[in-house]
Amino acid sequence: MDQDTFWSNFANKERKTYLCYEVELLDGNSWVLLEEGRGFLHNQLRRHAELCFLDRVPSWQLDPAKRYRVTWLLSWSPCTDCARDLVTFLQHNSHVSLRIFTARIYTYLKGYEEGLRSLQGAGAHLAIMTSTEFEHCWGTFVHNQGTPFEPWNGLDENSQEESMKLQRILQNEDN
DNA sequence: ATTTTCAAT
Repeated sequence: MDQDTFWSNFANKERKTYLCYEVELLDGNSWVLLEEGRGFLHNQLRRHAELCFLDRVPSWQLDPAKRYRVTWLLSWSPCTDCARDLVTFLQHNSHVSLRIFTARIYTYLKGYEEGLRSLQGAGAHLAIMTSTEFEHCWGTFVHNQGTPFEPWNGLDENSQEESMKLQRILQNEDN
């Protein structure tokens, strides 16, 4: 993606969701990136980014006898409806594990808390992006032209704040 | 108005 896309979607809030993904195969005790296993996408009209990703899954022709790991860097966390579809996907694809790093929590649609909890219940790992993941995103998915990642003001504070919100949600406390 | 919330209602 270009640098502007990164800044407006990951560092700032945009009315769009970007999803960067890496699909890896477990080989012995190390994870190996699949060919074409790395990329990014964004939501389409009335189709959230998560479902756009699921549309792409068949293209990898994953072998059910092997183990895979999918890692996402998401600009907004999944809504309830997406979470439900992802849970179904995970239940039907036990050879795939999912790790979601999100820049922030999408609170706009009701029931998002339950959705996030159900994802965790289905075995997905959920975490807020820290400077480590933002840097990885910048270094891997952005046409950075050799420019090193520059953390913006408040990155760590925001990340920690969102992280605390996420922990409260996952622990089923009120917020 | 506590902020640019995957167009939802």
